[in-house]
Amino acid sequence: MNPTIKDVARHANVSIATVSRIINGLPGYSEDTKKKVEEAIEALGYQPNAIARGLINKRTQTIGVLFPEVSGMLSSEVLEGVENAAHDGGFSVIVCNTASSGKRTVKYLRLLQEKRVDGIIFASEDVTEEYYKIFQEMKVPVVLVSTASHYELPFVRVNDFEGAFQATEYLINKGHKKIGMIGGSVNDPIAGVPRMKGFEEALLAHELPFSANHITTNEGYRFQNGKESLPILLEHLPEMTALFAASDEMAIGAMSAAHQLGIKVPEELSIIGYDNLKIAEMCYPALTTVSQPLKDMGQTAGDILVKLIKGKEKEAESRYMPFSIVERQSVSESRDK
Amino acid sequence: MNPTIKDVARHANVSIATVSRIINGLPGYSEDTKKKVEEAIEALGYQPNAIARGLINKRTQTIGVLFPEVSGMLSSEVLEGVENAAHDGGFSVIVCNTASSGKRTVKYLRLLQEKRVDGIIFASEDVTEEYYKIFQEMKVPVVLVSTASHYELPFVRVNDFEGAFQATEYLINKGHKKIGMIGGSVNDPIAGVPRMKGFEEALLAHELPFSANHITTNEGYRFQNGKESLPILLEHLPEMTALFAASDEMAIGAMSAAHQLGIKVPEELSIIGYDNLKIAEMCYPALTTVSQPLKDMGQTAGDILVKLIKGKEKEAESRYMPFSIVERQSVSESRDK
DNA sequence: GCGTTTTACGTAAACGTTTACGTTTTTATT
DNA sequence: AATAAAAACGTAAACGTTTACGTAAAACGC
Repeated sequence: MNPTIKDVARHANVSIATVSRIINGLPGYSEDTKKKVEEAIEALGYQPNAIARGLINKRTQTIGVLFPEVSGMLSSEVLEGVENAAHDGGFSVIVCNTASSGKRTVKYLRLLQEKRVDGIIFASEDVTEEYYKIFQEMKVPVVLVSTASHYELPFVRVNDFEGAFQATEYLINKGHKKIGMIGGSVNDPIAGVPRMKGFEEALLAHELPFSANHITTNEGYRFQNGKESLPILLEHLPEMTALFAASDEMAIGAMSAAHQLGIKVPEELSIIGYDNLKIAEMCYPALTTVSQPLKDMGQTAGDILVKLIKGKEKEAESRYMPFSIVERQSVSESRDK
Repeated sequence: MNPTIKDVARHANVSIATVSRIINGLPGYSEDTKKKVEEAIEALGYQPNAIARGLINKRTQTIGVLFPEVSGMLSSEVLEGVENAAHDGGFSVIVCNTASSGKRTVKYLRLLQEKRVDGIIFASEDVTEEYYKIFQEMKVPVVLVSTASHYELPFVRVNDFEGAFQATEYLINKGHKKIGMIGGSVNDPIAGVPRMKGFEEALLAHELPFSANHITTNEGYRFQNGKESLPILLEHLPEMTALFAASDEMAIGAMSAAHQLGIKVPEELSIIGYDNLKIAEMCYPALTTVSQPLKDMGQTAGDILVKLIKGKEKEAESRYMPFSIVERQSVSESRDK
């Protein structure tokens, strides 16, 4: 099959140890033999076998990434960042689609354990006790992205409470007083609760009324959720002039519903989203939104993981990434300012 | 570190051969010892080492997937399909972002070779001679998705000529006579030329005029390309009432430009796209488009690859996937029908 | 109860590397 | 020129499996 280090050694009339040394840049050979060996490698088209290396080095130069869905626009941007960082650090990445299923997640973790990955990026939902135990068993570094947990695991994410707070404040500063929110799930400690809390606190901080009527909650964060939420919200809050959606997809869903209802955006209803996905600038009117640096987040998570694997850092530093509000065309000044 | 098969053997008072047989379901042991061994496995929390297995079996149960960009919505849907099929077949997938760079692609192929992946899914651009040579060196099955080549490699894709032809015909059947196209690159033998050719042939088949003025070509297939193309096209073809874009992103870019120019879609300008990305149904008006079954394509490509690896099929069957036109709100009947 | 087949194991080599250790050769030192 | 030190290289064990082969015990046939 493929030529091995043995073949190279024979071809160059040296021992396999010498070949190995040359390949790995270790000292212990003359320039002459180095040239000979390199020629042999060239001649045979030798490629080191990473599997054999992995076996003896106990390092596979591979990391695993777990996502609840790989085709989501959010995940895919994060993934691109992770892949980038990994590649730069000399690692390959195995993608795992947990499909938000606990069973699948566990199955994948076991698989990654068998494959002896050197580290894990976990972008799926909550870290359950079961997952955490497996992490410990595996004894490899783990970094969370867009997630957190009450366990001591490094994470990379934005401050969702702050993001939501500022988004809401942005609307308030535009003169809006009747503001609604399309929220996520009350069971979601990451994107759900903090964003709703941020919304609420911003209203309260500016002495605007707040009640449960101001928020619709949803199971997911998809287009359809947003589309279905708008009518409900309008029923509870007929005089609403502005809207904060906990995700861009929901914001755009709401925009779509508004179009159908003949409500003009932003003239009659201002909408601000959350995420800054690529679609945010593609829809009409272009969506004003809270920008999460998704690709950067993936990249940073990857970088941190690589450092941890290489043992450069002992303690893992968590990172809150900066967010910003990118102004486009879906928000306007309130008329009754 | 982790317990090995040796530890299990010792713990159960048998040889490692027996343990191996039990793990792999091979015959050659009594029920009694099986139970003993299974208890030992349980007690020690033993996990087989896939690296050691890979070394001796010359099978890593891993495939590599090469994409020109992983965060593109097209790629990510395909990826999801691939991952699904791979997982079902007992394989992990390593993602590689070639970033449309030949250097990077080659580097990745070498890496995958070192890691001894069992197969490759190639979704990047053209298969150059260099790539093809590496494929042959690697001696692993390769399947192309959304691409083709003049080499003998199995592919999974839709018939782009036909798709474009029917998209155009769809507009014609709606009564449109002045139809323009926002096309891709003339150097792109996949999504570029065939779609433009299909457009042209459809026009000709219905005895409508055609000239170079009817098409703007672009380097890429992105939103921005479409947005910039519309004004150019309108200049060449002022009476245009309908438009075929070679990608959804470009179609939506054109829609965005139309909004800005005060052109009503679909009343004054009908637009049909190509791909059926998720954004197609999120924009306003929702985009009528040629649907490529992206996830399915990924899945099928994955299935074929797995079969090839397992040696169930000798000859690789290429597959043209069915496309369809999904009607939404961006196309209307022509007024001057 | 004896030979024969079958079943249930164990032994050891192999997969392709890395690396500790030993050996030989070269260079430096006096 | 003899000795010491350094450089250049080889030998062999190890990583954790699978598997061909061998052997002992059990089951079978008569």
